[in-house]
Amino acid sequence: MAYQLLIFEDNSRLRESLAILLNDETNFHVAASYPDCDKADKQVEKYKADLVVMDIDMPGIGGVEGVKRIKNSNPEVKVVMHTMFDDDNRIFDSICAGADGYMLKNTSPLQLVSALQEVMNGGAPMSPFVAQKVFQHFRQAKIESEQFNLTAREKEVLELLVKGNSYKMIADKSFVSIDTVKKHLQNIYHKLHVNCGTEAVAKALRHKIVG
Amino acid sequence: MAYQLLIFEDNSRLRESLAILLNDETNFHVAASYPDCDKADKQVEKYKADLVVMDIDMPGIGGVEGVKRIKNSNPEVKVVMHTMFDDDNRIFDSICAGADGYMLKNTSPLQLVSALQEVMNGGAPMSPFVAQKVFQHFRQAKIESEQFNLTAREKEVLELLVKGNSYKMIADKSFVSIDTVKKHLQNIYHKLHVNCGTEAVAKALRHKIVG
DNA sequence: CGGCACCTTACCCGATTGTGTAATAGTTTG
DNA sequence: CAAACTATTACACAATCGGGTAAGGTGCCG
Repeated sequence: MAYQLLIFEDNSRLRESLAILLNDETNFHVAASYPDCDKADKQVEKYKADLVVMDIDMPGIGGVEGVKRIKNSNPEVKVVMHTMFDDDNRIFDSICAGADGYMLKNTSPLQLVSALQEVMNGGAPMSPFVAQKVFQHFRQAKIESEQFNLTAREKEVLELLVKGNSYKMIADKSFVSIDTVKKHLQNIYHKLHVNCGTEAVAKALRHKIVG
Repeated sequence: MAYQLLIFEDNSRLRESLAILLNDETNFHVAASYPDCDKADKQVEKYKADLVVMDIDMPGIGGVEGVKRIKNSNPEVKVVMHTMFDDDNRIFDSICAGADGYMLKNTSPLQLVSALQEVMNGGAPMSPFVAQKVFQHFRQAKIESEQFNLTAREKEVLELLVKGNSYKMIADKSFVSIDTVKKHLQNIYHKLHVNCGTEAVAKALRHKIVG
């Protein structure tokens, strides 16, 4: 039984090429294709689609919003982004919106087909460049985190602060006086270039200075 | 010119099979293979390796620590994890440690070779299951984030707090009195089950209630 | 040995934070 | 329409926070 497939792509030539190409595969049946995804959720339901190929830059609501809607009403439908955009925001927004794959448009037809196959087998296909971005995302923070030159003690205090402890609680848990804690935090705030505890916590978490 | 390849794998049969298999490829030359990675950084330098296949569970220092050392002394060397472990910690620790790919041992030889090829072309190959885990990691937080039932106004105030604003600054930017801000934050703290601003910021960031 | 960086404590003081209580008013929902 | 929820403001009070300033102790390195 072939998977029911929907295509959302505003470039009409590309849309038709994709439709023909993917229809040639015995595994897929292109149920319909549209130049925008304003009613994507309805259309997915109408054709009982198993799989969606989604462009990002389209008139009306964009592909990222489109994924959200589809996943909201039909979480089990697989959605693979297919776009020329390779910037971090588009990639991560799409993934967070619920996309199951992210293929750039420089992908060969053969690779696209195998990506669609992979997603139906529970995978999460992405173009090499996208995969690299994703890996970088995990690593990047760690690089900067060492530039603040926090001492071991300062990191310890900061960690306790992030966990929600008050100065007094930190003092108790660190077995030092509250004034010491105060001093440490004062130094920490200077090193992080922040003015208060909440800002320090935000910076510590964003830059992964603490877990 | 074939890439110089090193293999770290404690299972001697698998190690030898891999060596033979990969040596058959014209693109790769297995320079050496070892049952542990205690001196991985030295060995990488000795053979001027371009690429490393790394097991995780090995006697002595583990593969994750091995990647760290290699990347520390030779950041340009590509490292592909090759392991049977598919738990979140191992996967994310490896990636953060600097791994360029993560292939499970159920990968077919053909797929492994193409993964190694992909990594040399600047990609970040991973088994479908791993890719799925990675995608989930981006999404997971968003799921819970809606369970706190914060109102639009509360989210707005919380966002300003996370940015490091004081009560007074939030009041100004929201065009309300400081007492209103106080009240909103009080409600927010209750909804998040926290007792102070720092804790709220930590929770907001971890659960991605705010960007 | 003399700096240098780090950890430690103390005190003062103003500003901020967090809680409790109470009241008014608009909106949504049953 | 009434009830429930939300947004708003106000006041009082205790606790905490954050800055400034000063100073004693440790351990390391040239």
